[in-house]
Amino acid sequence: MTRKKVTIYDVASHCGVSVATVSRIVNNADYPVSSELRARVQASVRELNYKPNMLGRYLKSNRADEVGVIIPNISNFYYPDLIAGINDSLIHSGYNVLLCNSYRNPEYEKKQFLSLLQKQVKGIILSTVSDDTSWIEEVNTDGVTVVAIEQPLYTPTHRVCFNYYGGGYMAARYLVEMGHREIAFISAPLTYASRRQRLDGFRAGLRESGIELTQNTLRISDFELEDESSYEFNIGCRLAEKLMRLDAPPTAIFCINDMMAIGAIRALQNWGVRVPQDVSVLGFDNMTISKMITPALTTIDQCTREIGVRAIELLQKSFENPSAPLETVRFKPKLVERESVARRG
Amino acid sequence: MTRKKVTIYDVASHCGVSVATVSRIVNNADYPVSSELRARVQASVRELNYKPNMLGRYLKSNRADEVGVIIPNISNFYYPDLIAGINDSLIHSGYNVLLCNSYRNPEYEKKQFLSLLQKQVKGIILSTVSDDTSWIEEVNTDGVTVVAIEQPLYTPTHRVCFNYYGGGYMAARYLVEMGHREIAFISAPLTYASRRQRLDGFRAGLRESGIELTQNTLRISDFELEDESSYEFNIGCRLAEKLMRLDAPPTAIFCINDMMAIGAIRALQNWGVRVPQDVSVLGFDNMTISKMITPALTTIDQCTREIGVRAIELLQKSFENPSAPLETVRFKPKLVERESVARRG
DNA sequence: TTGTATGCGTTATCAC
DNA sequence: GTGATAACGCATACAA
Repeated sequence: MTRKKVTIYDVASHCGVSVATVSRIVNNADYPVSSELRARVQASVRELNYKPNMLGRYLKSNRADEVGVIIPNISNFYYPDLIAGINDSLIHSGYNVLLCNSYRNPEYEKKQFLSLLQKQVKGIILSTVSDDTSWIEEVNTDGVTVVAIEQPLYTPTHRVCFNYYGGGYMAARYLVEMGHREIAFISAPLTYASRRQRLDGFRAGLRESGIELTQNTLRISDFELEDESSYEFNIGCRLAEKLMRLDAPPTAIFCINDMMAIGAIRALQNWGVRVPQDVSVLGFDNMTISKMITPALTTIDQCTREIGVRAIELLQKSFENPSAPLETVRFKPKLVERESVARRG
Repeated sequence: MTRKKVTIYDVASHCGVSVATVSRIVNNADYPVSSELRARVQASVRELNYKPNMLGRYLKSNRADEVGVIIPNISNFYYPDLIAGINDSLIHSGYNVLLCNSYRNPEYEKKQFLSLLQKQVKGIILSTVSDDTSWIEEVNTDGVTVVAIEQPLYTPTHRVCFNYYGGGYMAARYLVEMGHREIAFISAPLTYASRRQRLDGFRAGLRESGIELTQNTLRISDFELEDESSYEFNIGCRLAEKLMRLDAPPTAIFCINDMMAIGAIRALQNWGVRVPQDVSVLGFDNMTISKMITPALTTIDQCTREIGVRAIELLQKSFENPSAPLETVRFKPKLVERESVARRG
């Protein structure tokens, strides 16, 4: 049995009023309307099981209660935390999130962005993977608020970001203060500013103590980037292994992110070296899982979930006051000491 | 500068044709239209930077190119894998996914479902947390395909499911075959059928070898359920600890899911017992992370990502042929042997 | 091959 | 207070 979709006209004619009245009663709880009519209409709504078709409403108001979120890949362990922050902040707001993966493909990212625009979403949260987002300027984003996370965009937008440089710096200082001098840095290809900034900060922190990264201790994977957690885990394994093959292996390894750190720890343990007694491992992210492994990972907290929360806050503020000035909120790195880094000497 | 939104009328008048023609050229690559006109219209589209407003199209065709996905909570490590499967299958299809968390709240789940319907999504993938989904019957889901994953729904729908009972059974048989007799089962509250089925299967498998779960070895957490990975991790820790305090601790522990297994391993290691030499731990899920920890987790593979893939396949098949009969695809449990279970005696 | 006209389900502006 | 009716942007049946 195919039930026909019941529209506002059906309920109007069912109780002998105009659609205008029905619309008012359905939407405007406090529009002046005789209580007799209100009751009758509500009864009809109930009886016919009328549910407004949002597409009609959206078309009329030219705006959908949706926010688009474009991230590189949900398979990357980092992003579920972010999405959780976004979702949790959106609860009760009536907004839905349209989740898009860019798969680290700038072309695809642009396509998703345009598609979101065509769907008339009210806001877009974008973690871009492109170093040229100038195309955004040529696109008409009037009326939709975009907030950039992680990487900034070419066009000025709302923004919530993290001090990667400071995080890298903090990592270096911590390792040095823990007595380490033979320190390595391992990373996936430095294709994003946020990665380069981590390295820059790390280098600066090391230099303050007269330590330089060398060909031996600076290890950047040259594998093509596939964005799976497993990929990062694997290069973490591989790079740590290479380090252990050195004549004078480092006593501490800073990993560009937690996933790689987990890989490194795994390889180290396989190799028979104890973490942190023999070699210390420091991560970057503070993923949910990082505190659960053994040894629990010492890492730089990137406030992932919080970033999602604040992004939504910016969005909602901008919905309430579209002409408010652009804002950018910055998160500061925090060191989370756990078990994977030990004092040296 | 606020640019006015350019509609199909703008481009029509801009190049002096009717909107019908524009519409045809924009949508129907092979609609017969003079190449001269086609070129002119395409030029205008380009020049004016016209992007069709999907809301208009959707309203007209009464269907949005969106599929809703309702899951308990993206924070649960299990679901990102599922979502990844869904997203990856949807790439290039033009569909977007509307991601909804039910937060394990049946009321909220229903609300989300209804909201998705009102948005005229084309399909809904639902992992229900409710044991009474009879309300679906009273709702008009005509024209939208729903596929149930994990738990079945009251109403018959497409379905992709997993043999939890078989998984539990397989777990028991494996542990027994590995020489274990003192075997424990730890779990979060058995609030979902899928959990109860795991236990039932496990029990059956044990019984075949004359082993019974006792008050000591059957441990169900009585904590209120918060759906965070950390929560499951924590009760894994706690329950494993309790087991170790027994006069005769078990030699093997089957955990209702990997997250709890990771918690158990962590507690065991803290407690100074070696996994798997002293105590074996068997998980259930095969999350991405499970192979990365030390010891790598031996577990029952739940084909999480595959479930997402197949759900989308069902959806797309149903889009192509709406009158096709209801289908249900079943995944069989697979044992993934890694390092956390050792042979006994 | 192209254009005209209508309707998709709402909301909102005007009358009454 | 309530009711016609005109948009919203698009696709399409029907004419031409």
